[in-house]
Amino acid sequence: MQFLKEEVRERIVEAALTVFAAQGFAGASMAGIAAEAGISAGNIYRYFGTKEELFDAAVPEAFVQKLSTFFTRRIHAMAGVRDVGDLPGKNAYSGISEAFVAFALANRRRVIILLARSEGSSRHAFPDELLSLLMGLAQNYGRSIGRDFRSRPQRRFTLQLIYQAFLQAMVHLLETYPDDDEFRIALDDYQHFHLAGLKAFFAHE
Amino acid sequence: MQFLKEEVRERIVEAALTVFAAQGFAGASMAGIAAEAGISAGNIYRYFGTKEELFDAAVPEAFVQKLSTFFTRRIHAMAGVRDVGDLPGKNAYSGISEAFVAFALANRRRVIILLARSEGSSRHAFPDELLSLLMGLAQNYGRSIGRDFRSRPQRRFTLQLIYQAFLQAMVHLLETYPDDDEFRIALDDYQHFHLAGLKAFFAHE
Amino acid sequence: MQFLKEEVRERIVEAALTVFAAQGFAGASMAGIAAEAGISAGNIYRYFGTKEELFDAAVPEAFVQKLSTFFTRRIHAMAGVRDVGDLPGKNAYSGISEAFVAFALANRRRVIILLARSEGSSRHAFPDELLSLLMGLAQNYGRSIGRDFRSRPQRRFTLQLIYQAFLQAMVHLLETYPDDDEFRIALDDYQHFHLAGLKAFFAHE
Amino acid sequence: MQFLKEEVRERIVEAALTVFAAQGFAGASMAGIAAEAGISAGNIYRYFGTKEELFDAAVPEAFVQKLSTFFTRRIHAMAGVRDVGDLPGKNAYSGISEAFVAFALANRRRVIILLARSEGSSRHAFPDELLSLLMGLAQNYGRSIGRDFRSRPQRRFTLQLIYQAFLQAMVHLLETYPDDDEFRIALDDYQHFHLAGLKAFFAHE
DNA sequence: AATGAATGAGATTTCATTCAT
DNA sequence: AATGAATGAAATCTCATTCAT
Repeated sequence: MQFLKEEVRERIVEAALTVFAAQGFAGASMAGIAAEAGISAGNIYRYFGTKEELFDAAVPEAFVQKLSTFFTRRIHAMAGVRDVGDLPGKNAYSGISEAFVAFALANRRRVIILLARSEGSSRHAFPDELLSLLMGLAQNYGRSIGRDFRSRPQRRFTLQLIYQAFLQAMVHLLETYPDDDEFRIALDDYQHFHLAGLKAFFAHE
Repeated sequence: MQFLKEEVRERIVEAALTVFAAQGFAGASMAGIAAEAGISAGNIYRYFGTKEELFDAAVPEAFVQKLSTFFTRRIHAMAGVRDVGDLPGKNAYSGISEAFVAFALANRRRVIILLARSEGSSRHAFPDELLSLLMGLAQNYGRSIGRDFRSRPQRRFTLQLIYQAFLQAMVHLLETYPDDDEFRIALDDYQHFHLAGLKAFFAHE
Repeated sequence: MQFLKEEVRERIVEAALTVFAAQGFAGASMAGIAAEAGISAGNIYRYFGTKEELFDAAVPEAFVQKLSTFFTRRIHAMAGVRDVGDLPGKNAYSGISEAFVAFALANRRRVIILLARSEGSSRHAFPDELLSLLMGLAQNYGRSIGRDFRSRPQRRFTLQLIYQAFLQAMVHLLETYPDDDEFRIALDDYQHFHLAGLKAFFAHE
Repeated sequence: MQFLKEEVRERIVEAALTVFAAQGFAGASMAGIAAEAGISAGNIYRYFGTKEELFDAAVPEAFVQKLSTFFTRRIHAMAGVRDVGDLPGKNAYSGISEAFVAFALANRRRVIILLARSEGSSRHAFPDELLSLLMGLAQNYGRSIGRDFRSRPQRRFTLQLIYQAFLQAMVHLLETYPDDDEFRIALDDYQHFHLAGLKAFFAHE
């Protein structure tokens, strides 16, 4: 065969996802990833020039975009909900949310890595960037219901903390519940807290 | 160049707190800490035998104990509140809380390190241990208001996520607001969310 | 550059034996051993996890045991000889002794290291332990010919010096005579002195 | 005071002797010597430019010469003794020997250092050089009693081993018996062995 | 294509030596 | 004269990356 075997590349990426999710980018060693993939460390470099490049292949730009999009959609959807306290229920919001959950479950390790294990990698700023994005949207939503945070950075930051908490909850839930259904139930439970808090946040002042 | 041993020792501890808080224990290098302190790496060893020892000097056992105590008191205080939704207000809870906040503000970097940057150090288990402690107390509180989670690990886990979120919020707030008053206001704002969510959590089922 | 892992491993062990025998365990540097082996210092760690581990591979437990056994056998054999002054000759003693000599010649550097260059290593106590062992046996022999040193620490110490001298003589002979036959002749010559002195020692008082 | 205090210099030398004798030249640290002397490490450098220089001051050329001389005299004296087996007794040999013993007792640590702890220092070759010297003399003595070793390097080497053993015995005895009288008695006991062996050595062939 | 041996930079730590006071 | 703080080189060990086969 003259060409790099796609299957090996895939094995490496799989191994990288597992090891990065478990130990973080900085904590992972190329030897450890190679062992997980069942190949030699040197061989990884046939497929990926550097550890960074491997990371970018394991968590590609496209995925990063998609995850951002899903999160922002989730917020957008919120804009169509009159009262966050209604949630969760069988409305547009939940529908989108389900798609989002399905996406996260289909990409457990990538989500974990991006949200909590990217230190040292090219995506180390992702959680912060995602939050900024979410803040921008939340602000719009806020305005739409008569809450303008533009001149109140502090309330914006609180909102950021709330979402940050949500992201971390996602990570811990993904790590704790290997079973998809159990994950959904547990996420619902956390959302109950999250949305009740959020309602209070928006009700405030 | 420097002659006051205590002053240099203090400079090293200061530098260590800064670098550990910024890069984590594992991510920090003795050379980096030395540079931050304006001395040579070797010189650190005249003051602290190992990186671990430096960490323990920067974040001493007594401090760890005190932080645990403050957190648990905070929860205990909650037990005296009939309805978590009342909070925060001018009651016993707030009083204790203020002492806790003052303590955290006086030890910003130490709190940050313990709650979020201790990987690789002797205190790497602190966040988990603190959470366990908090879970135990929260469970007691739950029982006192007729909510027994002993046979419901999933709800217990949700509660853990809620407290984990609170700890992370503390960290982010400390990192974001160098001004003490702004920190207090922002923390209050987050607590509004936290306690409203908590009330809903306990009301549930 | 090198591809036969076993061969390189062997080269490293060889280099370690040479450098340890020449400079002692503590005095040897991994860089020095690497240079002797013609590789980089870091590469040694692909084969041996620590300097200690390299030492243990170069001078394995089994070898240590065997050397102890040979020495004690030698002494035991002496017990079967009526008069140490008869030696050396064509008797059981010489036979055992020859096996012992052959063993030492086949393991020159290892014997040198164990008897005189082990400071800082896991075997640093070997010479003392071996001497204790020899003292125990020599004391038994002494009693068998009516000489009890149990209550005479000073004579026991003299005996220890005698055996210590024998061990050092072994080391110096191994270092001086690369030719096996010459070594044997020289050792015989030293033994002539040793046994004559020993005979006088036991005859005394 | 404008001049370096002789007393401090003396304290440093004393400390150096103690530490070198206990840990060897290479194993000793300047900080350890300073601690033993009750001064600061830096201050040593007011008196001695380097560790080497301190060693040379603690074990001066003159002392090295003197020790060599004593040893060679001891051998010369042997030349006046018809039969080494006569020894030890009240003859010329013993007389000299007593002066030698007194000298060694008056310079315990220096003797120990030169004979067994000089590795890494400028005198690391002293034991070998001393032995060479002794061999030269022993050869002369040998010729005087009809034993010519000039063409028999191997016998010369055996003789070297015998003296090497004697030197090591001196060291061990000095380390073991802090009491001068006990040292003398123990040395006599060893000499009994030594001389009996030596007699046999010379009788041989 | 793959191996895995090899390198070299960097991390922690020690210690002889220098230097500011 | 003395202190002891400070430096810097060297040692052990790790690991991303390169290279010979």
